[in-house]
Amino acid sequence: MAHPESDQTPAHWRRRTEAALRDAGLRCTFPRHAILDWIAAAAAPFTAEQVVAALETQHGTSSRATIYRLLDWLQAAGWLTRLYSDGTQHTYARFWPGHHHIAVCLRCGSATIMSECHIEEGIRPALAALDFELQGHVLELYGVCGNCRTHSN
Amino acid sequence: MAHPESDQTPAHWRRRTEAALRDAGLRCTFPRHAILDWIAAAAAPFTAEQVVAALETQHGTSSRATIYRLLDWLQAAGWLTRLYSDGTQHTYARFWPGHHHIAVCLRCGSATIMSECHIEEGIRPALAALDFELQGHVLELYGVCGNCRTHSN
DNA sequence: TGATTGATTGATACTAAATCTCAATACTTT
DNA sequence: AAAGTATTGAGATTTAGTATCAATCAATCA
Repeated sequence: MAHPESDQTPAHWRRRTEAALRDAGLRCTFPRHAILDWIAAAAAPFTAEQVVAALETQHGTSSRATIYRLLDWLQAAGWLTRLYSDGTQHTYARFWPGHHHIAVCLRCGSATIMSECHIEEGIRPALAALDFELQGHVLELYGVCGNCRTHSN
Repeated sequence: MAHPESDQTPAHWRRRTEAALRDAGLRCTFPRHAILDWIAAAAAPFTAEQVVAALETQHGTSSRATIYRLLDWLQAAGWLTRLYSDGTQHTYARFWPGHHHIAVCLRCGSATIMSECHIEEGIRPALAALDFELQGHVLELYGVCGNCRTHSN
């Protein structure tokens, strides 16, 4: 497994995304540092406008355009995932490349891998009963991760 | 079961939503008829702006405000569901009140119920392995329903 | 070190989705 | 027919997200 669960801390995500930027030939500029810092410190899933409000208005460290650009890149590279949302704005959570099913911790904002095979097993009989030809799916689970339950509250 | 699968045709959805409007004390006006007709005839999940383009621009039957109002009401009442979407616009599919897990047919646009218990069975062991406290979830399956596979193609 | 080169930034303009407003209109009831 | 209420819709407004492009910055090379 490329990313063992124990490594999936915000601090590790912060280090890995900076390395990923460099590996992609992108520069680790001050505005990008500020954005990565903010995301790594986010205590829950967040919207682009929350980042804008925190960095553009309050500190003047990163402009709206820079923030949207980096969020898009991080999502395309698999370091962020867009969550289902009832509202108008996209909601993001920290993520790790290569994962597809997620359990989003509403306390620390991390999105950790779910074992895909178990889920497919559960879905298969229901699909068969419907004679439904599956072409794609979205599964998102929300709650509190084991780490948060252990270390706080 | 309140809505057996065999009843979940677009035509039945059309009749039931009109009845639901009346039951709620709302009037079945000409603009609302046109909107319900369009949704019942929709061949796939759709956006609010698609309805606007079809009814406002082409025929002048319903204004943007009326369309958004009815879509909101239908969703709140359980007759539409918003789908996960990568894009900016909300995407809707016909739905039936009281259901939570959906299999969306990309050909006829219907969203039919999935057996909840089977899915939960599949998820539970994976959650236990993560020590994850589940508070909510989104599951959406996309494909082609048995009815569409039988009758067309 | 200083110049060069190309990536990056950010102020601003723009587009598009969705909401809000309120006078005009259309039902419904009496 | 009149009164009262729900509904409509044109247009203004808000907001998210995108596009532009001159100015700036960072990395490399001489």
